[in-house]
Amino acid sequence: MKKHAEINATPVCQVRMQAISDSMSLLSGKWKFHILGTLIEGSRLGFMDLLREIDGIGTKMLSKELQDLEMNNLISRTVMNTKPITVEYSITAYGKTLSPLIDEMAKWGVNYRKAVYGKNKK
Amino acid sequence: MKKHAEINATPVCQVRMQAISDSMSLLSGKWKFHILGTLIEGSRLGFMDLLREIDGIGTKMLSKELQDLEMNNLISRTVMNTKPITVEYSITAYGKTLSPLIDEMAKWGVNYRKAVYGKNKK
DNA sequence: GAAAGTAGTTTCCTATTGGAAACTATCTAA
DNA sequence: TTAGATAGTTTCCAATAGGAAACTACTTTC
Repeated sequence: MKKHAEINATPVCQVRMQAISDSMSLLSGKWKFHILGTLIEGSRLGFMDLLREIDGIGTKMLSKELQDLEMNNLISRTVMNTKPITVEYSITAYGKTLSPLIDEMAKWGVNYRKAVYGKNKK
Repeated sequence: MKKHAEINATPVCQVRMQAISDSMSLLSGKWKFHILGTLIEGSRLGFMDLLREIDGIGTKMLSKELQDLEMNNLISRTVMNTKPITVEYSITAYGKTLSPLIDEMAKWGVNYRKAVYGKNKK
C-alpha cells in the first residue's frame, strides 16, 4: 500500500531522528553514562577515584572514555600543581545539561526492574 | 586520599547505576531508538514500511531488533489474516513509557546541534 | 632501595555489532 | 509465466568494542 516513507519523511521527524543519532554518537558505549553520572554526583574526582567508583571499569576504557567526553566538552580535565601530580575530572556546565536525560534513563530502568521483578511489591 | 568508592557505594547510587545498565541493555544498538520512535509516531506498520521509514537499516538488523524489542514487550507483532500475509508492528503500552526518555534524547540532540553548528542563529 | 600511590599507555586477544548480498517462501496481478 | 509485493533468514565478512595484563614514569614514604 505504502511505497515510500511517510512518517519519518516529514521535516520534524527527520530532525528528531538526526538528533537521536547525534545524542547516541556522543553517549554510546558501556561506560559514558556511568562516568557522567558519577561526576554529576561527586564533582572533582581523580583518575583513581573514578576507577574505584565505577565498578568493573578498567584503566584502558576509563582513559579512552574520559578523552572522548573531554573532546565533546562534557567533562573537564585539570592537571593540579601537586606532587605527585594529580588530575581532577569534573562535569562541565554543558555536561550538566545531560542531567535530565540521565535521570530519565535511571528512572525508566528503576521502573523496568520493578515491572520485571517486583510484581509482588506494592 | 580516598582509597575506596564513596559516591557510588551509597545504596541510592548503586540502584541508579544498575538502572542505567538495565535501560542500556534493552536500548543498546544503532537502531532501537529509531524503531521505537517510528512506531510511536505511526502505529501499526509492516516490516517493509519500517524498512522504508528507517533510513539506512537493512533487513537483517530490522528483523533482529524487532525480535529483541518484542521479547522485551516494548513492541507487539501481529500476523494479519490477509493474503498475502502481512504483519503489523506496533508499540505496546509499556513501550510508550519510553516516550519521555526518547523525547529527552531527541531534545538534547537538537540542542547539541544548535550549540555546535548554530552559534550564529538567534 | 623497595613498596605503593599518582596517571595513564600499549599490546594482545576475543566477542559483538552491523552491513551486503543472496536466498526462501508465499501470493497476486499483468 | 514472469514480475513484484509480502516477510523475513542465512551466510560471509569487516570494523568496532572492550577486557586483562604488562608496562612507563614520576614521587613519596617506610
